[in-house]
Amino acid sequence: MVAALAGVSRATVSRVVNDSPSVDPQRARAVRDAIAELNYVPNRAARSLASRRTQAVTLVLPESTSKVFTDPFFASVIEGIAGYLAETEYTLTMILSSESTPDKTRRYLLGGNVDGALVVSHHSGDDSWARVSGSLPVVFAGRPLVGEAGSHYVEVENESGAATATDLLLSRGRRNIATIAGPQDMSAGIDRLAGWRRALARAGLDSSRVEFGDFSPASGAAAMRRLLARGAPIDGLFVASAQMAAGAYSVLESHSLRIPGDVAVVGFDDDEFAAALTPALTTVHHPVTRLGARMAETLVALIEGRPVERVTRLGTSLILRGSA
Amino acid sequence: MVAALAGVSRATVSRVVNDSPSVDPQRARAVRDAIAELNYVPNRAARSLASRRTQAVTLVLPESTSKVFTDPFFASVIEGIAGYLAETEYTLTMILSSESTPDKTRRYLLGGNVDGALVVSHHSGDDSWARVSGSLPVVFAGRPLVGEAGSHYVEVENESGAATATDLLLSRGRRNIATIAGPQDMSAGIDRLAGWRRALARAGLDSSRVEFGDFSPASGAAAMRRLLARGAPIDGLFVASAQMAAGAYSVLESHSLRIPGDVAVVGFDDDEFAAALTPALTTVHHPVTRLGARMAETLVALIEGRPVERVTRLGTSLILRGSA
DNA sequence: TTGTACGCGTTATCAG
DNA sequence: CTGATAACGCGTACAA
Repeated sequence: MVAALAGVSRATVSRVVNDSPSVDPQRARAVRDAIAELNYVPNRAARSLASRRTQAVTLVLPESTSKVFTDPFFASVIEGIAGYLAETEYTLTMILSSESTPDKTRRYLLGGNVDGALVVSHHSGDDSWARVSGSLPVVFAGRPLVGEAGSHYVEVENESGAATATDLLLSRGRRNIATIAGPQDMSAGIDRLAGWRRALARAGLDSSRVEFGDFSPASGAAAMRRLLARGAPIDGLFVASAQMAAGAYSVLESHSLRIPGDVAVVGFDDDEFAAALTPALTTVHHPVTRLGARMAETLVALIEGRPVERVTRLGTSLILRGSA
Repeated sequence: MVAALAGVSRATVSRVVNDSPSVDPQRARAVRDAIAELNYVPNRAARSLASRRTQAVTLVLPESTSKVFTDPFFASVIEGIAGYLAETEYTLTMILSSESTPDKTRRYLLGGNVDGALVVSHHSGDDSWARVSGSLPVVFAGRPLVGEAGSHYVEVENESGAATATDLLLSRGRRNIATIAGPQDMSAGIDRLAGWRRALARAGLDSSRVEFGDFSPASGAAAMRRLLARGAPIDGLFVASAQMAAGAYSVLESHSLRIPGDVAVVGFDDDEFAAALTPALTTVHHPVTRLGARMAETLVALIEGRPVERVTRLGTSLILRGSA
């Protein structure tokens, strides 16, 4: 260790760098000066080899690049994660697992690159992280559909949020209520659909008006078109994401159906899409940034061996705007 | 090394893992079997400690999380980078340097975490990477405004693209041509403004109608408002980004000015914003994904000591749509 | 409080 | 073609 040339032994330098208690102040100063002069930065590889920890966590994004950078959800989650991590000594690293082979991702995770992993938007078929969760702390966004039952995760109350949204449509007097549901290989998609079903069942109404999308605007438009093509009357609509609502809007408009006059619409997600629509979308708000922060918090606790809740559930609220 | 328990010496295992030439096929098989059985993954820290290389490069994003995930530019660049890197043995890591302290970024870069860095959207004041470029291969997107003169970078022909765009407005008979320029602490902002100036100078026209934005839609709207508030007539407008054009559109609309009737508009960037506007934006197209791929290619060559062009310049083309 | 000595898992060198 | 063995740069008992 070069800095040892400035006075003391390498062990002492190590103590100073990791500001261990009880080091002679004067020597400490000398070491610090040397460090500054030599522009020295401890080698992380050596450190992690010796200490068995990397001080880095990674966010695994199992989606295409374009989806990740297009869906406002990711921006908010990451903001939450990065915000929490900024307070800690951990560095955040992201890996788009669609770009590399699943195997590359696995090698990365297991290769001692990180102390833990955060997984968002995982689909049930996707298990690049599956054999990982045994040997590395992992926290999921949303209830994992496969894998060990003991997984740690943070989720929002998708089902009750969706039920509340549907109840609003009912309270507006709507009786022919359709839904554009999310992907059924993700818990968010499944649970929101279940909430809609539950509300309709409770009201004794038909719940057959269902079409699916993948949360994107284009898929929302396509689903809306299929819904209308069925010919059955629709006066209320619950959409499982604000982005899909944007797509649905354009189709309703092209069919000369007024919102909320002809069709009252309630969405899920309170992002820029929701606010930008005309009329502004009445929607279920959920704290995405806090979701991210909470995931990071859970992961760090897990890594450091502190006790943590295995599952955290975040509440939702209904934002009343112009569409229902 | 555990796998050694399955027959041979650690050296041989190492050779197999890095499929070095000339290893006895039979022993190689035995080693591979052992690896599979033990679910063994080489420890990256140890490897990089011994080999002085990490097989990872990082993308430094010196912008806020929301900007990064909102501006389509980043998605495309990253797609290009990830696409190229997927063909190589390198892993891509990203760090949002706004979230951590500049010092944290520096330590990360210098701490032996990566073999090289890619920097996009750097501003002239931002020098977290400055003292880095001496000891680590770095490739910039756009001409760096400060720092060593020897920097490697990839850029698009901003100035000539802007001049061509402005020439189009002139050819449409417009004579009162304004511009909404980008930030003047980034080469893209500076060069696009220079191109607009050059075209007007060549035509002997006034080039005082300038307002600035930060490439975002909101800043474009604000700049448009300031431009109109000046009271001087405007019949042509060059906007340095499609996002700002979106903002300008809304302001023009609210002032009952028709595009292109009253004001012909040409933008820069051919992203989803450009295509989604009504009328669709006539704009300067530049190959963002290729920019990313080229950056990655340059960096890898740099790391591996192969000869590379210090600067790569990518051409632009004009996409004629409805706005001019 | 400080220094010594060893270990971390892998690659590289050099005999064999 | 293969096996010892020495680095790699740092943390950490343990001894001084």
